[in-house]
Amino acid sequence: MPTFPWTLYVDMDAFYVSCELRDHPELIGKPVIVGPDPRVTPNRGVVLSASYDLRPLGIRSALPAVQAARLAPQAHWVAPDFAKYERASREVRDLLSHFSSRVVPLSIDEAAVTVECATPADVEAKCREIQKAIADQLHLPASIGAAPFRVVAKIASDRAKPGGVCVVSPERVAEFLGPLDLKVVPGVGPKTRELLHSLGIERIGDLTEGASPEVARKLGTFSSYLVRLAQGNPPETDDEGETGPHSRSSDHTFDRDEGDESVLVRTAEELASYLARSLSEEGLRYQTVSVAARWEDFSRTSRSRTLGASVEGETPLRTPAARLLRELLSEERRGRQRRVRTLSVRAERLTPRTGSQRRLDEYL
DNA sequence: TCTGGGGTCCTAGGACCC
DNA sequence: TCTGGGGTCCTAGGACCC
Repeated sequence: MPTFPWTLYVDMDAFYVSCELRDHPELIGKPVIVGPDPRVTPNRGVVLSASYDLRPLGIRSALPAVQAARLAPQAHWVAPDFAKYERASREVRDLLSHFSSRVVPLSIDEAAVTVECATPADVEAKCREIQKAIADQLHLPASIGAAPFRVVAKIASDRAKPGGVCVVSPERVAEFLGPLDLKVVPGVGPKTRELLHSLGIERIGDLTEGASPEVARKLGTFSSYLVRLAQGNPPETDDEGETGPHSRSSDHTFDRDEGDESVLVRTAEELASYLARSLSEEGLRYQTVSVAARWEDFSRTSRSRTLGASVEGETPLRTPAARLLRELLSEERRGRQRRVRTLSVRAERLTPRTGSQRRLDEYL
């Protein structure tokens, strides 16, 4: 029987919480939130991951921690340990590589796996086999969506949560997507959904006949993508040419909104130094330096400068970062004079250091 | 009732060059 | 003196994702 390529979208369930439960079995079966405990640090935290029993209470990722604590005073809070989650993520990827040579990591808790199967029943069996391997060997729960297209597999994995498998066969793609709210499509957030809603479009199937000129004008190329998706034939994702990261950043949110320029500049320099050191450890050079302020009203302003050449080291990041921040702050002083909530330093246009490039400190 | 710390991609205008 | 169309790069902001 002929086989066809299928994308299995593996999405780990409540990943950070699941990682913590492996180390804290006494918490199994209890409501758990990974995030900064608002009773310890009452300011500014958000939920990073919540166990599924808390979801009906409205607790989800990115919910302000104080709200989560109010909604679920019984929850156990665990401080995040990102090194632990990175290790677990590698374990999952290593395991997946035993099932396919084509594994594309898409985030810390998601990966797309390409397999060859003949029938939907074969695909479902493969999904169950992978799910069982992850559970037995790594003690972590996962949901898996399978479809001929990655984006459809991702949407299917969402429908499978938690702990399920959802297979969408090629001839049923449009039928599967049709009744779903457009917000399930990756790339359709609150703004786009509201825009489409105002034009009378709510479900994916509403776009099967094509997009009106108004939709096309407002969404640009994204509208034709949505139409093709609705028709069950989205353009395939190009998963070749893994190019590495394009940018890296480092942020700091102040305990209280900060207006003192000397404190802000010093913080930017510290962020720049930290960022430059971690880029050097990864063997990455940068060519653009960017500084951004998130103001007390949560809006953002950024300034960036592209350097004449790709560089590495702390000074070429610290100096322009401090200068850009001073520029940005001096403009703000002539205007609304808001204080800074979060400061961010970003290095962009990253390229791997080549063998012929010497690090500055080798000359010192 | 407030919103972390990472990232990606797209758009649009201006500079600059041919 | 005034004038074109096109291409690329840079910058700033917006929307979105985990």
